[in-house]
Amino acid sequence: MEPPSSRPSTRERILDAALNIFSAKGFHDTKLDEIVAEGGISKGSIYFHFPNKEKLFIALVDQFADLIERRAKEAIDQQTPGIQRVQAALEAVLETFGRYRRPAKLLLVQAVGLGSVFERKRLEVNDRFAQLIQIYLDEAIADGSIAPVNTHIVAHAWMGAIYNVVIQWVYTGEPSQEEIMDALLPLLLKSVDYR
Amino acid sequence: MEPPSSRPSTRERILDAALNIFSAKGFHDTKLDEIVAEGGISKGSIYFHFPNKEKLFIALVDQFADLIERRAKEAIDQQTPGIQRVQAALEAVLETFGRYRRPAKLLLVQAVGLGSVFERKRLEVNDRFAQLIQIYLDEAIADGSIAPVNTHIVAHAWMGAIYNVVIQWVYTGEPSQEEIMDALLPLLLKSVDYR
DNA sequence: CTTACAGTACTGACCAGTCAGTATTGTGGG
DNA sequence: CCCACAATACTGACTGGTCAGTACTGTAAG
Repeated sequence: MEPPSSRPSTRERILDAALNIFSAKGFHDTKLDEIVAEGGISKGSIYFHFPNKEKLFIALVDQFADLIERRAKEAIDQQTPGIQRVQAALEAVLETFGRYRRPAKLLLVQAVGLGSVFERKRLEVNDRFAQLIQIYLDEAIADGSIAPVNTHIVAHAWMGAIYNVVIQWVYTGEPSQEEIMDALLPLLLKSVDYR
Repeated sequence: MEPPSSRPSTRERILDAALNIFSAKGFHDTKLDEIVAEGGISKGSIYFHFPNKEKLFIALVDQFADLIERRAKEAIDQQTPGIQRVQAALEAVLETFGRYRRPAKLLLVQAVGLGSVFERKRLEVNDRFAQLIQIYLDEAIADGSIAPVNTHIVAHAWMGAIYNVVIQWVYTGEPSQEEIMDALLPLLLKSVDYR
């Protein structure tokens, strides 16, 4: 442990610097030496804390995916079963993406199109989220909040919709978070006949 | 030019081989020597026909993006103004993605998360599609087929939804193309209150 | 001979990863 | 408290494999 008000641990400084560079330049265009410079640490200590560049990147992806999932589950737990759970989770996810632009870009853009090692990780994260959505959609159907639909396709379509709007926002800052909330949420809910 | 029934030109063989390898392994994990082996061509002729690896990749992206756009526009032109144009375009796009699995993967997966050079290209293609959707959505609103909505957000949300479902299909073969058509199209149209 | 292409051997910049060494912190015994 | 030693944390110069790109040669058609 650390005295609470000291500078962050080396491991945290590495993760922080890596997030900044990876999210801006992508995995392949990021040189470890740039992370070293950004974080004021040494190359050796990266390899003390992480086995290689790939695992460092994946640690960041996991960290943020976990955060999103946690926030969504917290929001869900505060609601009674039904469509309001889906709605609360969507709000929480959008809010979290909105608050963390860099990790969002890392997860939604920079983690795509890397080799097969990363592809598996991306599919894993993707499926985790999709299944979460699907469960609560099925719940909402079961309790009559919405009509029956192919929840598997809906889940993936919703995720894609959210991703793409967030990506747009990450790059351009437009549309604003409130606009996204106001337009995207109803859009998604209408797509399953809920109003 | 070539006599019509001869083997494909070297340029075409290069593009074909490159598509196979790039779509399977991504940009960075593809070695030019693999393309050379796959296509039974020579490294020298790649550099005769393309200035570098990056431009070769982008040529493939452009080629497929152009195809998608062409198909969508053809479909649109055969309809009178209104929501039926949007519907026809969606059908055409889904059909084209469905028919070409490898180029779809190249465009939707492998062209993402590469450095800033490719990011610009990706944004360009993305915006092209989004604007196309937006134009005809606006048209549909103007002629009263659907109620007014934030067409900018709808366009990006739709694209994300399509992309993500198609990506899922590219990887797993599931859901089938008919299922996608049957579930995704109504989903998108319902999201703007059309039925 | 020239043009237009095809084929191949080679080069050298680049960068992830290594490792021998240094600094810092922890701990038990006197 | 302080010394001896150990364990852990960190440093940065160096290396070796990789691969995009180049230089050069081959050849067929006009």
